[in-house]
Amino acid sequence: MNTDFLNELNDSQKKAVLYNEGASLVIAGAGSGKTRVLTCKIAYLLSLDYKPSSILALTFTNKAAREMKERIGRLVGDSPARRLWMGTFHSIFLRILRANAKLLDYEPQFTIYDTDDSKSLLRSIIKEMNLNDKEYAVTRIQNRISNAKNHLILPSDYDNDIELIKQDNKNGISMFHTIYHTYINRCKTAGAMDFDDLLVNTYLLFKLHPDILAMYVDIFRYILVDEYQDTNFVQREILLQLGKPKQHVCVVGDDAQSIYSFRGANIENILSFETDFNNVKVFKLEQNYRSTQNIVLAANSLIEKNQRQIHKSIFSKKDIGEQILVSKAQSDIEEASIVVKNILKLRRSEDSEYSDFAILYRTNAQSRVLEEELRKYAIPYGIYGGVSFYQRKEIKDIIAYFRLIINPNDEEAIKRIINYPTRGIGDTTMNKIKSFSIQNNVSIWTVLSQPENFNTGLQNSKLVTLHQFVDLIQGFIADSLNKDAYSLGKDIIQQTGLLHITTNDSIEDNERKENIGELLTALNDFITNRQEEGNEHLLLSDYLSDIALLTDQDTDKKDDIQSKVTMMTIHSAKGLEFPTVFVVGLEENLFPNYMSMNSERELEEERRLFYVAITRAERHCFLSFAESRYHFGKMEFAQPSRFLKDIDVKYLRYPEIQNLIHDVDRRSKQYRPVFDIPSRGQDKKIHIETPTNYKPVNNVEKTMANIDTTIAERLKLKEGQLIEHERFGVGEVIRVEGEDENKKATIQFRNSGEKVLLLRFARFKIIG
DNA sequence: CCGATACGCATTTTT
DNA sequence: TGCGTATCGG
Repeated sequence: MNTDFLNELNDSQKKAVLYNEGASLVIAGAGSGKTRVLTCKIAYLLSLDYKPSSILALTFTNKAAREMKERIGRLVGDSPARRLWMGTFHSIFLRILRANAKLLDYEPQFTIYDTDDSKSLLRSIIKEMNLNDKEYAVTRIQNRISNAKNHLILPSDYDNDIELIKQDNKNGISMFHTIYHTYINRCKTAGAMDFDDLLVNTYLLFKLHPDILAMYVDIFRYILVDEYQDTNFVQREILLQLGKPKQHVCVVGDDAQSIYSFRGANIENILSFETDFNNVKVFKLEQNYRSTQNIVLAANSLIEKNQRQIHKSIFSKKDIGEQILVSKAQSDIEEASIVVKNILKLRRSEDSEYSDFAILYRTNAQSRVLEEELRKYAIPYGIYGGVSFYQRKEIKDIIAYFRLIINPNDEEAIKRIINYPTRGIGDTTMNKIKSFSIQNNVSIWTVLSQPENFNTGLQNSKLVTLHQFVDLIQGFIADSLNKDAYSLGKDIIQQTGLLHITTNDSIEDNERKENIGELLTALNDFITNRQEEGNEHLLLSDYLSDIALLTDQDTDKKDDIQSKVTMMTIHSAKGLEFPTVFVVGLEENLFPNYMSMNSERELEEERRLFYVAITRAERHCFLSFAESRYHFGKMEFAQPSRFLKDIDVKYLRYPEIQNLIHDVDRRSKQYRPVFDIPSRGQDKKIHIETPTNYKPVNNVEKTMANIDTTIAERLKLKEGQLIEHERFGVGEVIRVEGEDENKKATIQFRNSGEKVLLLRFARFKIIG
């Protein structure tokens, strides 16, 4: 096979591609050609006679998988590319789980509960248990369950974990473990798995059935993982299950771009990879091909302020480029207008396309003001992210019917559409049925379809209504055996009258109708595509599996190809690049976001987020902040973000920024206890060692005056040390008295005399 | 059982 | 401000 593609790689990229003897870790800095390395490596493996079907490549998003497939297709041809096991963890493992469902006591056509489904189920459970929904806030409970699952703490483990139970008691959610049990049981009865289950159950499948594991170990001769910094504990465990025997594992990632810990991603995974496998070869891709030197250096100076990172020196050989322009605006509106003016200016001076610009923000809510301003100047723009197509109510409703046909036990699907369109089965009736199903530990469908087996005491007329619903669904189920998914979909929409629910001619209603039409088109496309691929048996369940794991990022709307300014959150911008990038809203409490200021750990993630934002820019990078901003309808004043100080001023055009930013008062922000599964559960299983190339960056040693000493450090102050106080200047510690938070120090200042400072509050840094 | 109105509460996002 | 839930009255 032709391996010319190797010539397009630089030295370090080539080394990473060619090494296939054992496990390897590729630390790929922003813009360093990570995808190129992955695709070339796979192409290279194919040239070494690895069969496509023996290579497993796991990605973070469907989009990444698709793009990589295309690129490999271009190198080695489409047909081998298609036979690769390439996809997200979830989609690949879903395939494996469907094939082996029976072993886990599931039907192969089990349902996948999305986040809304699990929320809704949890809401029911909390209600059924008569718990206070303030203390037992659904999202919080859901996160905790997800967290537990991601750490492979199953309900029975949870019960036995004194530490966790104690934590719950303290946090006023002592019934959590019961909720967890109930949740799992209900999912089981409904024949459903949530997203986390796709991982947990794969792990369990392999653990409980060594023969099955052995089979897949045999199949997957080489395993590659992209975006390894975004994997969580259970994903790592599965990788160990599959990869340990052969050690033919290559993971690629950048710890500096880990921005998904709120979803369970564990930065330790990449930091501990070297000890997880034998004789791991580490490759670093440090040349950035994307950005100007100034942008790369600015980003480096920023990320350096993080403690936890793998040391690397990213460099660029491109132009020095211009400094990053920082703009101060009076208000969010003025900020938007500054952005627009800069776009117009660059359009003229550099003849740029609208598509050369991206406006990145921390929260979706910030997009509105920007939109208005862009519209004022008739600048075309596109907003990415937000509500996904498949999240829309009208789509979910139809999907719920589909789901029910495939798996009538699906409780969430039933709840969603049993009375939609309204057919006289309201909450009261539903609650009765539900309580029977819970009492007898059977699904709602079981009660519905055989009410005579349960002493329901429902009125006869109600029973008739219920029977009609059951008939309707059973009719669809019968049809599903001999009708293709597309015509079945059409039938469902017609017979249920879903389209006719909305009678008024409002814009929203028409949009809804259009969406439904779009769904049918998608369904039709799906069938046609699969048929072209030679797939004869097109089950509705195939389609459902497909879309359950799809997101908005995957539904490319190719409707218009007009050049547009891109607007998106920084999270969604990961992996993308633009000639010009605006990062807006650099204000305290917004970015870093107030929700993420509870711990140094979270703060570092916010800083990585800022790093990701800056490194999206190829040539121009603009930062801005507003002194006031509308927040929930109220005008609020804002301080410039502390992160602005983290960038070395020499890379900025607006050096006065340093004086503008007051030292962030960390004392007043006592970190709230983080509600989290303690990492202890994990330490038991894995032994996290500090990787050899792990280089802690010591904030205190930095001479930059803007770095505050942390409370903990200040409380350790000892007699004889030298400090520099914000107002009093340099002084020596004469004595320290008091305990912990109440520690006081008497300081002899050179110019300000003797002062007694309460260490918790004093503004100073230790200088000697 | 259903629609209407009041209330309360706000990240980031992929699977 | 704007959405989603909770409660009330028909």
